[in-house]
Amino acid sequence: MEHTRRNKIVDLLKSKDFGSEVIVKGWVRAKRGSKYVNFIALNDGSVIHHLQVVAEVANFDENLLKSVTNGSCIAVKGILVESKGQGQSVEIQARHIEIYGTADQETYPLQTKEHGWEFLRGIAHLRPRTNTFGAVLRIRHAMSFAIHKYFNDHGFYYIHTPIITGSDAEGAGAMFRVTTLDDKNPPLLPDGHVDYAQDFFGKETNLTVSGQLEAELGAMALSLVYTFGPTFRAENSNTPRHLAEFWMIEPEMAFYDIVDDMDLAEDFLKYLMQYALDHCHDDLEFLNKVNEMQDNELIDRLKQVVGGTFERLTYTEAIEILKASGQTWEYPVDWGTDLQAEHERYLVEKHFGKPVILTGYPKDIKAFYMKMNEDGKTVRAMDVLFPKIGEIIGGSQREENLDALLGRIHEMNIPEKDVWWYLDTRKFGTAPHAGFGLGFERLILFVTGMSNIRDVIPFPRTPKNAEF
RNA sequence: UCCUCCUUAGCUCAGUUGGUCAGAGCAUCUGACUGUUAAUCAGAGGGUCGCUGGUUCAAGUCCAGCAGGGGGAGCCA
Repeated sequence: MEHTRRNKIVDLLKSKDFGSEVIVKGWVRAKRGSKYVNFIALNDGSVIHHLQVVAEVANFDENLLKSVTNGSCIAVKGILVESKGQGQSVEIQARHIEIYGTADQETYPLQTKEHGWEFLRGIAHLRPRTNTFGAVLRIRHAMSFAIHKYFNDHGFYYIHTPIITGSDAEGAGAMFRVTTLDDKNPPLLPDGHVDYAQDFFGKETNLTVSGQLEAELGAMALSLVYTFGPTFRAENSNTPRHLAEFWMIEPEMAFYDIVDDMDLAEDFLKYLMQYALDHCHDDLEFLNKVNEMQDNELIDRLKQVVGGTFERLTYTEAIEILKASGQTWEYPVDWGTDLQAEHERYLVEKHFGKPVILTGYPKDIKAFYMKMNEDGKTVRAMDVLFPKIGEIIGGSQREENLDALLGRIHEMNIPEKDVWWYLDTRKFGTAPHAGFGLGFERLILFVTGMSNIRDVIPFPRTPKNAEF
C-alpha cells in the first residue's frame, strides 16, 4: 500500500464524495462485529471522532482480522460510502488492510471504557490515545497558536528570554540549580562553600522562574514584546494548580500604564476564549459532556467570559467587601495581608459572579519592581482572578524611576550588582511600561474544564514525579 | 511543607462489630452471533488484599512506621 498518501479522518467525515477510493491510517479504538462483518473504530488524531471501517470477514485473511485489535495501528484502503448504520454518516468499506503495529490485548493498558485520571497519569506515554487527552492536546495547540496570532496581529514581537539564568532577582520562588560540577566532589572555597567560579558558567546558575526582567529589556527597544516559554519552580507544591515545569506568557509594553495593562489582559483573554469557541468546537462539545465537573457548563463559562466585562476594583475595596460580607473566614481579612484562596473565591464566584481584576495591592506583599502609587502605601499591581482556578494573570506597571527602584531594591535586600543591567534601563532612556504573566496551563485548565493541571500538559513535572 | 482521605484481580470498585472475605462488573482468553455503535450472549483463567513490623488462637479488617497517590491549605502562574 502507498505510504505517502492518506486521507485525514477529519476531512473524510465531512466528505460527500461517495464511491471514491480512500486511504486512512490510524489507531484502532474499538472492534466489534459478528461472524460475517467487523466494525473498526479508527482514530488518527485529526479530530475527536472515529471513522467506522467496515470489513466483510470473507474478504480478509482470518489471522489479519484477528490482529486488528484495540490499540493496534493499521492502514486501510477502501471505498467511502454512506453509512447504513446509526451513529455516523460516512464509513469506509474496506478493500485492503495493512497492519503497521499490533497491540497485545493481554498487556495493552487502554481499554474501551473510562479509566481514572490517576491511572492515566501512570501511562502518560499512551494517554494521548484517549478521547479526553486528544481533545486537551488539540486545544492546547490551538491556544498556543492563538496566543502567537493575537500578539503578532497587535504588533508585538516574540522575544526569546534565557532559560538558564544567573540572577535570582525575580524573587518568584525556589529555583533549580544548573551545574556541571562533580556532584560527589565539587570544588570548595576555603569557607566550605562550593566554588561556582569553577562551574560551567563561572557562577551559580539556575533555571528561570520568569522571563519578565529580560522581556523588559526588549520592551525598552521594540516597545511591544512577549515571551512564551518554559518556566521552572522548585517549590514543593502539591496541588492541582501547580507544576514544577510549566509554560508562561509574559507580554511587556513600553508606554502602557496599569489601566492599559488591564485592558490588554482582558481583551487578550476574551480573544483566546473566542478562538477556542470558533476553532475547537467538537473537542469542547466532548469535554462539556465528560469533564470532571459534570456540570455541562464548560461552553457557557467560556461564552460568559467573552460576553461580559471583568469587574475591576482595588485591593482596599475588596477588603471592605470581604469585611462587610458577614462570612466567617478561616483566615482573617485585614488590610495589609494577602488575600487567601477563600477570599478570592468569594469575590469571583459569589459576590461578582464573573472574572475580577484587583489592583492597588499593599507594597509589602508585592515584588520590588512594581510602581508605587502616590499614597506611598500601594503599588500598581493587578491580578486577574477567574472562577474555578483563581489567579490566572499577575501583572503590574513597572517602576521606571531609578531612585524609586533603587529604594525598593535596598529595602528588600536585593544585591545591586546582580541586576545592574536591569537598572541600566532606568538609567538610559527609561520609559513608563507595564506587563503581566499568564500561566499557560491554568488557561488550558479553564478552557478545557479539566480540574487537575497534571492533565493539561503531556508530561507533568511535579514533586517526586519526572517519569517519561 | 501542614491537614485529611486513600492504596484489594489488567481496570473501576464491594468487602459491615477482626473468624468460608478473597468477591463483583468491565477487560483478557475460548465459543456463539449477517451491521455493530464502550455490540450482545455463554464458559474459562486471573490476586503473597502498597511495604515493614506489632497486637491476637485468628488481620484487607486493629495499632505503629515507611512509600506512593487524591483532596484542601500555603507558595504562586
